[in-house]
Amino acid sequence: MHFERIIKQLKERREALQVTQEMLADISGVSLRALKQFESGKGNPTLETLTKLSEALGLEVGLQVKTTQTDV
Amino acid sequence: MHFERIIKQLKERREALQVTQEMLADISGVSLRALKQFESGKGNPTLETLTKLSEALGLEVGLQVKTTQTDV
DNA sequence: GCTCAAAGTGCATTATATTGCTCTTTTTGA
DNA sequence: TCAAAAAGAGCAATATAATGCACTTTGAGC
Repeated sequence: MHFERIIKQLKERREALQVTQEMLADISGVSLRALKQFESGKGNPTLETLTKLSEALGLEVGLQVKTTQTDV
Repeated sequence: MHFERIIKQLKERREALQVTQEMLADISGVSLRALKQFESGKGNPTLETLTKLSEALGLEVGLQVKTTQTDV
């Protein structure tokens, strides 16, 4: 299963805040190894891990109704 | 770690669509056991599991900027 | 080219999510 | 109030996420 969208959201946010993986690992409490795996597209993090990373960046995990469509 | 918000979003969506846990387990490919654990607040699902459940209900997992505030 | 920082990978260990089974509890509606 | 449906829980087995360590790769600046 691919998580490109979420990975991209997280990575872009991290970079926008000029935070390195190492810093994010520190402040989120997630291991650097797990963070690297996730960002490199190899991982399947638990919701807890994803939540920790997200919150450290001022983001939150949520569910949206899927529009799937060209409906801007 | 608490996932009340997400659990609530998923559960309400499922009930709005009049889908039982058993049906959702079937259509999502997630085991009934895992679904029950998650909805009852006991679980820490992987992103894959959460994604399967969400998509089966026409939802998608995403990250939003956290407003944390009374700023409606 | 070289160097340094940041990111990615291999491996082994430990912790835990997922699964199926069975059983109990709760909810619903006749 | 009773019966059936839906939801929740205990248990054991299996799969895999999380972790730490060491090493490699990539990119930017000199």
